[in-house]
Amino acid sequence: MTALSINNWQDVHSEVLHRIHSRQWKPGDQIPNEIELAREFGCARATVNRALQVLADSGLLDRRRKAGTRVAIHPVRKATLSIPIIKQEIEEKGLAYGYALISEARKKPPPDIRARMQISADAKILSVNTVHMADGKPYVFEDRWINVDAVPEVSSADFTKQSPNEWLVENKPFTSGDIAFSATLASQKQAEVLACKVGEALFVIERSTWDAQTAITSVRLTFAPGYRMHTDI
Amino acid sequence: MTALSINNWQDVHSEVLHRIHSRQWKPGDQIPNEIELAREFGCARATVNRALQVLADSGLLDRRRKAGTRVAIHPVRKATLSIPIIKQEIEEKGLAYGYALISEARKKPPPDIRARMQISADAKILSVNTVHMADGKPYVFEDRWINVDAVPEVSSADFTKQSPNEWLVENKPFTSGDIAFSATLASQKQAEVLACKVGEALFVIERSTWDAQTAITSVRLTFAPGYRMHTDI
DNA sequence: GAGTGGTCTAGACCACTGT
DNA sequence: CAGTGGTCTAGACCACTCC
Repeated sequence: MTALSINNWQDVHSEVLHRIHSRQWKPGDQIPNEIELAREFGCARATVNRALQVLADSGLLDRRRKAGTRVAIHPVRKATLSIPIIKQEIEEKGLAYGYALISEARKKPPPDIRARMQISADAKILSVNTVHMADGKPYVFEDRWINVDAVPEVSSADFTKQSPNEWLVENKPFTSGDIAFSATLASQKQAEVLACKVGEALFVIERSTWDAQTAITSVRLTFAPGYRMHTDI
Repeated sequence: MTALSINNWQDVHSEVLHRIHSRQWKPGDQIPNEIELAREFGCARATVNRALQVLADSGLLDRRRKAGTRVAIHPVRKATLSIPIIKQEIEEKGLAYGYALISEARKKPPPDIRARMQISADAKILSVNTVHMADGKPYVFEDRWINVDAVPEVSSADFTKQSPNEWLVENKPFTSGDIAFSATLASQKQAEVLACKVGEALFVIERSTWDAQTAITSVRLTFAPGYRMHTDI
């Protein structure tokens, strides 16, 4: 007979997790309320609360005032992807980072970019195309649109040495954004930049960021063939 | 002169966020310690602590005992993807869900699956191929391998009505897993199942889940052309 | 109305780590 | 060693929501 000793919220967390995994508490079941659990575990209610909040955040519990806490019926798993700066991502793989500016120009935004960034046709927009390399091989093609009105300082940025990806992270914080992942066939231009064949399958990340209501930038990252984005759950 | 009134941790959170976004506190800067902030905001240290922990979790602050709290130099943004049950994902889009079993068989696991699941060549493995449909059109091809030793009950499961995706979520909780996203060209078989052309670009999710040290299942989800996975950051 | 979770407070002790 | 964040406790009040 081993008495379990519970001293901190991590212990409560793993004990509750154990009861869910061992199906002592099954999906849909209501579990005891915080006061009862605190009594059982011999700790303060705040400690139980902390553990249960973490479990609710991760989608394993459903909590509602008055209704109590239940084991989630369909435990929606959440994967947390960290979105690194490309330079960091490459260097963390132990590869040599390289970078080249392809083009930089003021342009009229095409309709899809206008829609994504919710800007007018005559907004001042900077289009920057660059490529990032790992050990000398093309790694990702960065096709970026920057709203100059939102980031006037960008006019004096030098994108021959530092990528817009890096420059923006360091110089223009954002308050919100959205991100989408998809697959596409390599176009002629993408194939040239990424040194692959036309028609290969490429992984694509599209991201837009905002400062309050103002669009800052929208970017399409097209990765060289074989790229995998990976995380633990 | 508007005095800001701070009553809860969310207020502290947004005030600190504001100071970071407005560059009052710049990347790399050390910010006042919890006691000072609590005094300034007129609240308890625990309240400040809660807010700063959330900000640290989201990657905007770096906190270390003794060294204090600093604004992250490269604010690594984290995107949280919820991994839904396919049926739910389709129904939440307002489309009619459909499902079909293509094949189900005991098989010797091929080398790549053996490696992914870390099982021996003579392990009992069930291979299930299915397709999920949205409004009658193929949506995703599910190519799944299940470790029968880890889930003996699976032998009595009926995959003609319910997909293994759904069955496993309801019947076999897992303690850990990993997930990868990539792009691939449609093979002959995939094209047939997904009613698309050979050589189209398809979005792929590969996922393996574990109960402690035992592999439960490994699945490869190949989505019909045009699929986008989307989230806010 | 009443039961539940959400949060705050004040104080305390501990764990880590820079100097 | 000493400063900082990490956590616990006991008690309190509030907000939400089911009945």
